[in-house]
Amino acid sequence: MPSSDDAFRPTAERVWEIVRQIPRGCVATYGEIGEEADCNARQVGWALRRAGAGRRLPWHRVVAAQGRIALPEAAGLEQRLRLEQEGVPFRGRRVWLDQCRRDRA
DNA sequence: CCCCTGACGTAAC
DNA sequence: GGTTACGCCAGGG
Repeated sequence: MPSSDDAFRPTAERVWEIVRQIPRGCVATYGEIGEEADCNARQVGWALRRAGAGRRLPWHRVVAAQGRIALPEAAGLEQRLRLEQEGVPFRGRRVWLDQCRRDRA
């Protein structure tokens, strides 16, 4: 049988793996993760929502394009607090990507 | 099978 | 810089 990883690895697992590797104090965007995981940005959000808490992923380090918080107010506030706790700089409602972007050269 | 919704992104206004 | 529109793909009714 084709024990190919991809066959048994839904896009979600690839996304989780990538998110897991985001260093503390840094962030990545859905779009970027999607490019690395080879899937649409929406699927990244879908995968994260599906992950839940048991997966122990730094979900709060994933933000929308332009550093915007994509989650609704309640969860969005929690995400922001967590990020600030890690020293992630904010500029108004957005994360300062140039300062904390994971892939920032 | 059709339609709506969603943790997105980009372009246009 | 905020809002609208559309494309995108997966789930749920």
